[in-house]
Amino acid sequence: MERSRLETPAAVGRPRSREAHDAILRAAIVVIREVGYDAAAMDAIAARAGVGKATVYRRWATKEALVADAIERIMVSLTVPDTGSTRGDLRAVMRDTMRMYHDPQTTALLSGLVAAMARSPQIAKAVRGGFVAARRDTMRQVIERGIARGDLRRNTDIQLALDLLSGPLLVRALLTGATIDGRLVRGVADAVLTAFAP
Amino acid sequence: MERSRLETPAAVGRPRSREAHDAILRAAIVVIREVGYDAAAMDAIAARAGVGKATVYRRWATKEALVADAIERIMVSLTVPDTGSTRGDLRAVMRDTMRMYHDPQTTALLSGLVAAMARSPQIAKAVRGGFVAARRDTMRQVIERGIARGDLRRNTDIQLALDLLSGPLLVRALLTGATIDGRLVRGVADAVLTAFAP
DNA sequence: TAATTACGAGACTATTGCGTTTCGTAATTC
DNA sequence: GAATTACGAAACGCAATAGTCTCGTAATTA
Repeated sequence: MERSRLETPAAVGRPRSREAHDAILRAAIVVIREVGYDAAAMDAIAARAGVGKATVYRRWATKEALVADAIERIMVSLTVPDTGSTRGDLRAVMRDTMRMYHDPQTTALLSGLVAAMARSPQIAKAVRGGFVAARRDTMRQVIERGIARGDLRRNTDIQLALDLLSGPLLVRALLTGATIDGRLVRGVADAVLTAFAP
Repeated sequence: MERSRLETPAAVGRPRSREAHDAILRAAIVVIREVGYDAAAMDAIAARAGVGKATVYRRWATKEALVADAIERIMVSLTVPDTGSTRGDLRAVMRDTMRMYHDPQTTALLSGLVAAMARSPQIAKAVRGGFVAARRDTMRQVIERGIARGDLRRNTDIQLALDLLSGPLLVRALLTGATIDGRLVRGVADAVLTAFAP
């Protein structure tokens, strides 16, 4: 099978370079962040990684496959805040998200990925399993702790709460272009606290 | 000036066809909805409109300009609901939005436009001035009436309320892929009502 | 040391799509 | 009716880019 040839190099001959493998994935992320998904050219990725294109295509059959692999590695380091209060925790995690959106590259990355997701199930799966899941898990922990503390209703619709928290920032970043500032962060966190108060 | 030549045809000679003009704009919208912004080819738009490409480029210098013009015409007909209660109005306007997202073409359109907006200020301006503004105006009227009725706080942050209403649906449509159903619509409307209760 | 596979570099092929130009024809003004 | 401009159709030039292939060289196994 073609697939296994790509994934399992033969035992004989020069072994594949792990350095090249990692460099390609890193380069893919860098280039995508710089110019977006569509404009990220395989030539540019290979050049940035310091490898030939053949070395790239020996590992990934298509750009789609490479990008899907690379995206799963964009794991923004996330820490679950512990400020002592649910309000403080919620605000802290939202400030974290705010900082993410303040990086223009991240916003450009996101808008490109959204379009790519609509066309490619493979990309969609990678993005959802990658940093979308990571961010939501962090927020979920904060909410569940809030429920345990008694600051949020026991029957809180967690999915809904997560969407209420992340939605407004996404709207501003992708659609309206309005500023994402401390006022918004506080407003969103407080609105969720009020809406799901016991 | 080149610009004025494009916009103001000369008084002498065969006049420009208004039918062609309108057909091109309509075709642009159809094609963009079908295949997305990036994949919408000028050849396809001209063919769909039944005109030659020269006829298109006589009116718009670039694809960007044409699309910007066309997008402003995508004015989904919106009616401000009047159910008698603020809760009913909010739910009605959200159901309206839900129906929009249930059209796969609209979701595809939106994801493509989001990416295009990030690259082109002209497109961004058109989208924001077009259906983003239309939808938000409708929701704003519902909220302002809710304030007048005394169902919402007098000092309600209207921008924030609008983002809380539209955000969750956008998150699901573009990022998580979760279903957008009546439960979500009710949850969002009720959450905003609770969060901004007097 | 022979066979095998990977390496970086880059030429090459094929496709796509924007925007221009050319063609013969149609509509309008002077 | 002469001049001018627009029309639809289609060919064309040009740039970008995905993916393949070739080259001489390097690293590994048997």
